[in-house]
Amino acid sequence: MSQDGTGVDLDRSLGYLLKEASSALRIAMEEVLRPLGMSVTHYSCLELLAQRPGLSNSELARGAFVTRQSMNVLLQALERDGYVTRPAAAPVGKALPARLTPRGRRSLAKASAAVRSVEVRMLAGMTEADRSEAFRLLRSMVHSLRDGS
Amino acid sequence: MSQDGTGVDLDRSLGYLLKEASSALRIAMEEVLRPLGMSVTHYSCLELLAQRPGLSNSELARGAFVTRQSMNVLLQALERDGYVTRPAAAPVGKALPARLTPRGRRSLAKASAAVRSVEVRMLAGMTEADRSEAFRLLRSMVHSLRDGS
DNA sequence: TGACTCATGTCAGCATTCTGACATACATTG
DNA sequence: CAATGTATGTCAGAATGCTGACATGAGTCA
Repeated sequence: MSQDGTGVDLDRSLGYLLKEASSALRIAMEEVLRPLGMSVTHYSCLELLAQRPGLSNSELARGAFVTRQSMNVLLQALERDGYVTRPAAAPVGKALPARLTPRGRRSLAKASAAVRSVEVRMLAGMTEADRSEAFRLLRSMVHSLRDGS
Repeated sequence: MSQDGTGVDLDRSLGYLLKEASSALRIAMEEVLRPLGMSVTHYSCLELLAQRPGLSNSELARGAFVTRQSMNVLLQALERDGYVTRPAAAPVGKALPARLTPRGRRSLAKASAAVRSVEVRMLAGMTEADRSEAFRLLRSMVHSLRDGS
C-alpha cells in the first residue's frame, strides 16, 4: 500500500502480476491433475512427447522449464512404469530419444482433456483479439528477459 | 509440432506461454538475487513487509504465492537473523504482525534495485499502452482462474 | 452459553527441484 | 591430428516447498 519511491510497487508491477497469473494457472492445473495422480511436470513431459516424439531428456527439460536433472528423475520413473520408452543406446551422440507407449498415450488423453478445460476457463472473457495481444505481449517479455542485460 | 486435434498445442497455448514467461522472469530474478544471497521468496517477503508493514505469516504467504508453512520456515530464519521482528504475543487472534528491522530494510534496498532492473528489462520494447493491455489481460486470466469452474 | 465454522501458527514427514560434479560424445578450430 | 568448447546423461547431496495434522483464537448462530 505504501509508496516510498524507492521500492517496487507490487500493485503496479507487471512482474508480480505475471507471477500471480502463473501461480493461479499452476494451482488450477494441479487441481484437475491431482485426481489423475499426475503432477504438472509429469503432464508437461507426456504432452511434449505426444507433440514431438523422440525428444531427449534435455530437450524435455527445457520444454517443461525444469533442469535436465529433474527431468531425468521423472523420465526414469515414467520409463519404469511403462509410460515411456527409450532405446538402450543412443543413435547419435548421447541423447536418448524418448517415445510414449500406448499406456502413456492413454494416460495423457485424460490429462490433456482436463488441462484443456483449465485453459478454456482461463481464456473466458477474452476476445480473439485479446488472445493475440496476450501472445504478442508475453512473447515480448520472454524475448527481452532472455536477451540478457 | 504435431496437430492431432485432441491434444493441447503447446505452440498455440497461452497457458504454456504464460509459464514460459514466468519461468524466464524467475530465472532472471534468481540471477540478480543470487549474488545477494537471497531467493525470490526471500525477496518477496521483505518487499511485501516494506510496502505493508505488520503483515502476518499467512498474509505474507498468500502475497508470495507459497503455503503458510513454507513462509513460516522462512520467517523464522529471517527473525533469527535479525531481518524481521514479530511480537511474542498476538495483539489480536493468533496472527503475529511482522516488521522489517533496519537491517532488513538495508538488505532489501539492494535487492529491490536489482529486481527493478529486471523488470525494466522485461518491459523494454513495450509501450505504455502495451503495459496497460498486459495488465488488463493478465488480470482477466487471474480472475477467470480463481472463479472456479 | 454452547456448538460450529473459519483462519491462524506451527510441527513433522515427504516430494520435488535444484546445485555440484563427472564422464562421455560430437563439432570446431588450430 | 590434437585441443578445445559445447551438449548430454547421470549420480549424489542439499535446499525448498508441499501435504497432513493439531491446537488455539475469534466470529456466527441457535
